[in-house]
Amino acid sequence: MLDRKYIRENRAAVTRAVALKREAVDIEAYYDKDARRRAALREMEDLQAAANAENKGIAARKKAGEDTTDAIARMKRISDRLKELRAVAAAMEEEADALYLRIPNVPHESVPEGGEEANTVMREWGEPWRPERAVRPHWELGRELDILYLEEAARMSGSGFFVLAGDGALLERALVNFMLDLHVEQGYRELIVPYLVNRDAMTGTGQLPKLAEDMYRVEADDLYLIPTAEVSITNLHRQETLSAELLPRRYVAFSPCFRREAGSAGKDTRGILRVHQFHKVEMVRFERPEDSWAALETLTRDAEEVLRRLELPYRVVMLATGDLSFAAAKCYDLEVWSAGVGKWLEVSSCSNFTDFQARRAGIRFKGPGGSAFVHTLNGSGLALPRVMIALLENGQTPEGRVRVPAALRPYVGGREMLG
RNA sequence: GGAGAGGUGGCCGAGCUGGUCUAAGGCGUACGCCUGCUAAGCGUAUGUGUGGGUAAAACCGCACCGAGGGUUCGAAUCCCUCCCUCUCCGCCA
Repeated sequence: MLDRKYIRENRAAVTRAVALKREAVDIEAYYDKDARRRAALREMEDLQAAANAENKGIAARKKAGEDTTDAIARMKRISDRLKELRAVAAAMEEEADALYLRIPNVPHESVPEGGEEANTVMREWGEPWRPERAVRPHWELGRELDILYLEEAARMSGSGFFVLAGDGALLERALVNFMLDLHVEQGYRELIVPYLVNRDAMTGTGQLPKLAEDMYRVEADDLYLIPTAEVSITNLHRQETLSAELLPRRYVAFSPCFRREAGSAGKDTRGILRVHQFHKVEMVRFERPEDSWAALETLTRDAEEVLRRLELPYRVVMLATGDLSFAAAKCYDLEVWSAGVGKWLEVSSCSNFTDFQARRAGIRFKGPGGSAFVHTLNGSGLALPRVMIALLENGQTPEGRVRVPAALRPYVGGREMLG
């Protein structure tokens, strides 16, 4: 979330940010409720100060053995009034906070204004293969190679789930290990994290309250299945004050990701383009504020390196304000070209959240100049299903086999071909 | 899951028969004094959040003793619920 004071003192900028991000929050109502919250709080605190002073007098007189009946009667009146004021202040605070949690981060000035159509391609790498005749999409290749089962998964879990078998499972396992090794080499510390987290953690990274409908929830224990390891890694330092010399901190974790995809029924339904459960390798960085913009660039390069080594053509797209997620100030998507479906597929989002998540999750650092919120960033490195799709579809031979890029061969027993 | 013991500042730890708690004391840290150097000694300071205030500070108020409720004129202290840690028992991959 944004600093309350910043919101108060930069009304035009915040109102504009809400519009640019196309958020539904009623910002006018927030300003009204926040003003009332502060008025109620002030009145309550002034009276509390009076009560504290009175109480000190009572304590001294009791100690001296004097009669305090009158003072206690006075205290009782103050206390009753205080109780009323406290209730009012709490109600005001609750109303203001409900809106406060829905105010998005402010886009960075370099982010283009507009919706999806304003997204900007920053650079492209590799040569997209656009075959004359249609080539097989991954679901056909998967069936022919006997490595991807969709109907079987649907029978036990419904649509949007899949089973990988044999070389399919091997390929995914190889990719995970390859990605983790690469990112560790780049300076990220590997973690294994919880896949179920509580409400506070989800609020900390900004999934709640906005995205409640997109998450799976375990009701008996009030826990949520993570939609990305970003949640678990970022909350690693929740409510902590790190000493300045511990920054930057860079982590990488592999995890399953669970998404209900409630708002996207009918989109990308074929094969494993959009699924409810998939694996992803995720990088998260905790940086000093002055370093975070440079860090976004290196984070993006670190993710790109995966695609380069896998010899997969891709492009880097800067998201426009309207396409930017709730908590992000700036984001680059990595899109890989896949010849079978003939599309650019999003395999990574690299974002700088500035201090937005850190303020929500209470992640500070402390140096000679006092304490401040860290900046958090994260980027996929990468999401597995769509990388699998691209490897299968781009790497297919006319005989129906699949070429393994050189960088991955050590992870598949040296094999050059699957199938 | 059951029984018991705990959770207090950066750390340790007292307070827990309710009121000068504005949380003792120690350690650590910073600065100063002293001192061939270092150490020791002496002195001072030392959290977070938030509201007001200011050009910015200074400064003033409020809150914070695991979390949330309650009792009371008044809660670190009494009561309730929950969370976490430790010990023992049970169950279990």
